[in-house]
Amino acid sequence: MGKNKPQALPGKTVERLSQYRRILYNSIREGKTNIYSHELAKMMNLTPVQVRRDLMLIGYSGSQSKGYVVKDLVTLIGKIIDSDKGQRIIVVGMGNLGRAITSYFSGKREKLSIAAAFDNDLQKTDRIVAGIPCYHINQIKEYVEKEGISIAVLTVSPEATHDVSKKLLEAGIKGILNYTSVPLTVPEDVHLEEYDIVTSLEKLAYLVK
Amino acid sequence: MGKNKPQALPGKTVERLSQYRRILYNSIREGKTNIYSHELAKMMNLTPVQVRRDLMLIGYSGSQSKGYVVKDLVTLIGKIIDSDKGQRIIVVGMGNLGRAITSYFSGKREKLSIAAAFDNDLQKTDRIVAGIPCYHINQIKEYVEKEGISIAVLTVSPEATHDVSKKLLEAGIKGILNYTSVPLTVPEDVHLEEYDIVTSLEKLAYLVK
DNA sequence: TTTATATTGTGAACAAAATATCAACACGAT
DNA sequence: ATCGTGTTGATATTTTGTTCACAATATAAA
Repeated sequence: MGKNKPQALPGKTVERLSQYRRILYNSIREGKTNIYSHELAKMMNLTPVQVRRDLMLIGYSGSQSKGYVVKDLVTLIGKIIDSDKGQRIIVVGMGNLGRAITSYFSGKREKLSIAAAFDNDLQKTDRIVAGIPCYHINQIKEYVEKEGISIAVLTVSPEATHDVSKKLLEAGIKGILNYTSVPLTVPEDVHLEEYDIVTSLEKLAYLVK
Repeated sequence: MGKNKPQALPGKTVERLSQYRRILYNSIREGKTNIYSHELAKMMNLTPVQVRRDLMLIGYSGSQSKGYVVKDLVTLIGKIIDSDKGQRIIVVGMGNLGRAITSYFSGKREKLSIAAAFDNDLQKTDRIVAGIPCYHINQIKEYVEKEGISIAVLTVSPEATHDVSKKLLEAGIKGILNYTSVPLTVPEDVHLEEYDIVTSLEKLAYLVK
């Protein structure tokens, strides 16, 4: 009954949904009300089939004559990706990368915001850094529990990574975006995304070679 | 004859090779000379089978008793990933992210280095920023051709992305790492890696939900 | 020597993701 | 009305990536 949602979208589809939405916002701003799969595909640099497949997976139907209704599509993607009351994130490690991410992200998404940052450098703690309050790493647990945070971006030094990730898990964090060069291990119920700039560059170097 | 190399490693394998190597450097520093697949797997948070499969693909053989010889493995990975005489990279867009990447990367890899940066802000051009020389974006073509650069990291604003990417292609760049939120289209012979922070965070938010 | 154990290397099965193909349909032109 | 065009939605196929299962082998212990 009721809940017939597949509730297990392929990871790649979720990523594309996020990007469809951003592009569709632009289209709305340009006054576009309807869009065809091939138009969206072109803007995303994908094939129309891929676009239709993704939309099929989220159960959205267009019309043969007008394509998809931009506004409805955006709304539906929001229902899938966003939490009802929004989600707040913490950034742990306020070095160059942490600050860059914080500044870059601020105000970008309505339902997703960076609530606070943490660092172990006393020069940075207990003041506003890059527009958000920065506390000492030892305060993570207290803050996360009080504020009900479940997602953390990890941008600390390789040396600190293990300790800090342990603190995050103890605090009850359920999703970690790890920009550290150190691979992390997390329990089954915690979601982990890892990204490493050096790896991306080395891959490119290999491909270009 | 001779060349019997498959020369088409799976993309994921290449990424992991880059990470194996970094981890193996640590092991060398700790005095480890040999390593088993399950040890490497544990450090990378993978399965031993995955590790052995990757090493099989690059044609490296270990021994049942001692596992793999760390030094040899590192050397072989280098032969596969690195260019003989190294590769130099440019960073285009010296905002927060561009500077963060530059500082983070400097001196990290022997065969891969950031040679110069480009921006259109006259406050930044023609001086040293984050440790490397920064020129005006109009000088990209001249610089790239003179210095024989083939890889660029793109961290400009969404508005500037299209123009700048056109300049990069005209300059003959063969690999672009795009951190812009704007999807890019490139000719077949140019390699493109795209990464978007917001998308990663939204994916995490979806998973955690 | 024989047995037990731990390891590698790899074919085969499996899973995830992308792509191709096509029936059904809406709409405008004739 | 009918035909041609362009579109969606869905099934089928292909490609890519991961995991399973096990033979082959080296070593140490019995």
